[in-house]
Amino acid sequence: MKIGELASATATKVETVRYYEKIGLLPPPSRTSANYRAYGIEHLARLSFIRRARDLGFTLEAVRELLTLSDDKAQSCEAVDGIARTHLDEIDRKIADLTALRGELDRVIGSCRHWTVADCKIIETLGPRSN
Amino acid sequence: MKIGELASATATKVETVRYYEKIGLLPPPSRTSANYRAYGIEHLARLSFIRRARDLGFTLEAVRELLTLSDDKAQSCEAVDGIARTHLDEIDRKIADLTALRGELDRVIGSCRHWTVADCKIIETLGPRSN
DNA sequence: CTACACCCTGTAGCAACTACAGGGTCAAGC
DNA sequence: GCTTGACCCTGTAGTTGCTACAGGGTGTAG
Repeated sequence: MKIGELASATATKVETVRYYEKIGLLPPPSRTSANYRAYGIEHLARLSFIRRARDLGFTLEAVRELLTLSDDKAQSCEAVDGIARTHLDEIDRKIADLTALRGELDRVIGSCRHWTVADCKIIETLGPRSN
Repeated sequence: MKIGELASATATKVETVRYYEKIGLLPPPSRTSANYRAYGIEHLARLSFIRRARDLGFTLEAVRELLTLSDDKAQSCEAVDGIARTHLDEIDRKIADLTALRGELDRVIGSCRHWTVADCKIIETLGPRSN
């Protein structure tokens, strides 16, 4: 498999595949005589793993840990569970933050009566506090 | 006002203040004889504006537009409203994405029975699809 | 007079890619 | 046999929004 095929099979850009190799997430494949990367199914599996973990919002560092853990089949999966739960907590925090933000922004927008900038409540809210 | 005072008055790091100046968000202040930046209240107002907009999640590019708009007091605030609403939509989209993600991750974690990595459902979910 | 806190410039680093520039390779079609 | 075009290679610089030095200068309190 050439890099373009691997990339399209995993909905990844070619540059990203090379990037994953550079940072050591994807092992360097063998090369053809023309120095093209030649991938096998094990690369496809690994890249699929990476992409799915990324889609679930894991950082590359977390993906790296998950990959290491997944290579040791006999180990308890407690650590895996831990990484996933930590990530879930982080997502919950982000959702909470964004929801609070949304509320505030909504309030700010709602206060605007669409006149001139001089009496725009949005600008006013952002401007220096009156207290 | 020296840069440290301005920074602490707006809960900003000194480096960030200098960064805002470098990218043209904050006008360069006058200097003391020792080449220290000397800020006035107009800088305090502008930096407060920037910080509050950032706290509401606006990008620096949006902040730049808002600042430009807020300088033209006679203008209709339609454009301001537009930027804010676009941003609100973006936040809504992010919340929706994160919520969907959260659901999927929760499902993945829930399926784990905490045995070994070999039969860990989390790893399995990330691994190559069986279809 | 000597610490120490503060200020200056300029550069490099973070995440996670993305986008070139400036080449080489290969298969199809004329 | 030669060109066209799609693909591949390496290496570097850009993105966002800061943050963290390195290597200096300044100002003030004890």
